[in-house]
Amino acid sequence: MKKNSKEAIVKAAISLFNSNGYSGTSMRDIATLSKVNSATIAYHFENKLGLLEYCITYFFEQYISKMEEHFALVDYSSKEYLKRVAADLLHYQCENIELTSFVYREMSMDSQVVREVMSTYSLKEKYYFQKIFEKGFERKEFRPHSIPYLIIQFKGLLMMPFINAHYLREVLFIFPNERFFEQKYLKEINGWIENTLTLKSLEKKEAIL
Amino acid sequence: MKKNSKEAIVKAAISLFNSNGYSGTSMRDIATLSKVNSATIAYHFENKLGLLEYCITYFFEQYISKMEEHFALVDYSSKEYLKRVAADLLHYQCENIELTSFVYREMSMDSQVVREVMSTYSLKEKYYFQKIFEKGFERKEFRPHSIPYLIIQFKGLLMMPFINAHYLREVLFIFPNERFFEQKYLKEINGWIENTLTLKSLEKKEAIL
Amino acid sequence: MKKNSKEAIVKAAISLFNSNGYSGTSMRDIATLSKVNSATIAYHFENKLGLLEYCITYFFEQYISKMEEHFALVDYSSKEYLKRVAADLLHYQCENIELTSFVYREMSMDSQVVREVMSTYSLKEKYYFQKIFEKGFERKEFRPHSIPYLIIQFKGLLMMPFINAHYLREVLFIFPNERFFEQKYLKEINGWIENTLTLKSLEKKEAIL
Amino acid sequence: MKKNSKEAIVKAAISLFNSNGYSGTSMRDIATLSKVNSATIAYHFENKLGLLEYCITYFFEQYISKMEEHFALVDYSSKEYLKRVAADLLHYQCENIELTSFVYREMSMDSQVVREVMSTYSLKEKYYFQKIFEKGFERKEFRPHSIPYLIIQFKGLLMMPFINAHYLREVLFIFPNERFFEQKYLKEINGWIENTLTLKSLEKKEAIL
DNA sequence: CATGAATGAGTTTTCATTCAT
DNA sequence: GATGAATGAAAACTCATTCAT
Repeated sequence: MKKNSKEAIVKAAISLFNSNGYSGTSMRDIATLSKVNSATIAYHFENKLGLLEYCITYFFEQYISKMEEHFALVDYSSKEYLKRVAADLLHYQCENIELTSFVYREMSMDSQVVREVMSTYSLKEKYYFQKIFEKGFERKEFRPHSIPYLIIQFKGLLMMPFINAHYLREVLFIFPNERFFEQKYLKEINGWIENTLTLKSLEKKEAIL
Repeated sequence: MKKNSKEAIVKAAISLFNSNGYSGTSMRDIATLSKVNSATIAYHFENKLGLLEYCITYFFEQYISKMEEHFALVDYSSKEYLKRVAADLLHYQCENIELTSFVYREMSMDSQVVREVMSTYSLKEKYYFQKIFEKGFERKEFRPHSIPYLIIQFKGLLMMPFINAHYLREVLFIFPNERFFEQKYLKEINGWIENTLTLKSLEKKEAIL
Repeated sequence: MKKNSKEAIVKAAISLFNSNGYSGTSMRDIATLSKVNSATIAYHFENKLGLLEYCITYFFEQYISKMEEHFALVDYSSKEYLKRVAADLLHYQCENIELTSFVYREMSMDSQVVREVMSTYSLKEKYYFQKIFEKGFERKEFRPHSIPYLIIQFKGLLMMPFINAHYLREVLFIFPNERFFEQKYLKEINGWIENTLTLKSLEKKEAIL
Repeated sequence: MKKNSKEAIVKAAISLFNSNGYSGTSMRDIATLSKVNSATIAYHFENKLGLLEYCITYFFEQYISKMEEHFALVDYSSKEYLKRVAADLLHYQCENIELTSFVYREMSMDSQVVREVMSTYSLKEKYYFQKIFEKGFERKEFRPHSIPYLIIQFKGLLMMPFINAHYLREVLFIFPNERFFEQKYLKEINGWIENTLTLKSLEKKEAIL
């Protein structure tokens, strides 16, 4: 009878998982919002966990592809590549705020299943970061620093607005869904890359000596 | 009959809320872990939401007190006060990883009740930040910048390790509960304060001219 | 799997509500008696109150239809119409003693929901009574009297045996479920109509003068 | 600390039992309304059923005493005695609407305990009614009729306004708690005694013949 | 005389899932 | 490809009661 019921279910699920969390969302809620019988969800995704896995996989597939897309750039300039990655990921996240927001939240929970799905992507992501930073150190583009702590800072910048979307909106009056935010926030990230990460020419000379 | 049952309940609740989220934790789980009858939880906290509110209030009460404690310092030096606040909050959060972690996560959910409790504290916190930065700008301690975006960056730094505790541990092999982490991460934050936030003497001269 | 589970639930509910009252009956009791899983009750009636509403609506729907059925008669003779209504209602109530009994009892409680359902029917019923009595007064069939107080008396006669079913059985040894009772009690009601309500021919003449 | 806590409990219980029924009222409700700790109720009445028994006994003790008080009158005139009883009982019930209302309702339930308490009083009451009517028949005061059916009618008249207090108020706009109602309704009952019950002088002569 | 703390048993309700259609 | 009916299990919550104080 209904077309695209699968799509409707995923859309509803993302919205509700974002609002109420995975555990806080019932199959009935999703069925109601997507105007589908709850048995239909089981038909498409086997069970609730299947639907969650589908959403998370969907998110990370695209996330990782953004990192892979211009990886060749790393051989030319780590800084340029990192800026490109930042822009692409930020854009993707802004266009998928709800999905981004709920995936980042769900990642922090003790759910074995979710973390298993993620671990592959996390390791891939870590590999790319390591390459970026290592090459950046070699080429004296980046100021030497502990890689894990750089990852924390960089990922922190990228995640913050989506984890705290409510806080941004209600306390700081910053709206991550607006076009303007993406532009402005990208400048902040680039600022971090330029000032905190990049070795200044003066320092560079010193470092060489 | 039993003593300190209220305390035991809160302790168990924090641990379970952190592991499985609020919705993912059942009263029975809490009752079992705290070795209390589940009716006792209702007796002390009215209902599940009451227990959540209690935990969140407890967290923010102490959080805000760390900001208020040395507020007088702001008249002397914004930078010193901010460093002091960073150290105190980081320490408090490291000593209460589970509570911190789950409160930050729950804040991002659409629960009206939780957000109502928080809003008071968020506004207070925002007030302190505003004072710090405004005075810092006046005194040319800080490089001029949009306050809300500075708040995002600073809070982002403070929250990151606790929101992504799993990621730190399993992917980056960084353990936020260890003494060493607190010291090292404080240096990172201070680095941000010194490099990103602080106006360099050279710039300062230029700014004066 | 099972058929007619809805019907079985209603039957069980009526019996148990009558015996133990609405509050005194648990969903489990109903589920057990109707040999249905208690979730099935929720499926059909949403919740316990929904089941109560269904029963009450069911009762009044039929009750009112008895009053409406021969309403045309009122243009010919109020007395004949009233006797007809009395006979039909008494018969209906005798055939549905448990339902009648518990609905009359539950009506007297402060449950907002129940009273909302009833109010529509009560107003309809009042309208019919008013018509009966007004026309009866006009035609000098009935001795003039306060209509509300006549309604109390008539409804009192109709309700008494069902509200006090236990008392009738155990103290007076009158059994409202037996065929004989219906016949005998109808005579009592008709007696009231003839003697208390009807204007005697002697009085009628006086009234005309 | 508190004085009259027992009295306060009974008052609260009567009000709540009337509004929500015995089963629909919780000890906590009573404790809250009477501003007493719920353990205090247990202290005074042992348990919830004890409190119910106390209320019912209290009602019937006084009810029966109204019938006994002027019993000597029956030797002089059944009609006068019945009128006196009607007046006294109606007055008592009007002054104790809530108690009357809830006792009559609770009587109709299958609670073994309640019915045991009542049975003694019911039998006493029946004995008085029997005497009244028998003597009335003997003396040709009353038109011969089945005693049980007369009891139904008389008790029906007395109970109706209290069982259907809501209906009277909301549909008929008759307020059983007002002084006026008692007077007016007593006339209705006396009307029944005079017209339905009493043998008219004309009939009397015929009966003698 | 009265109560705060605590509880075991029970309540209604919700949930994800199943299965015949 | 989709669903209405049904359910077992578990959830949150309520209740009357107990007992040390």
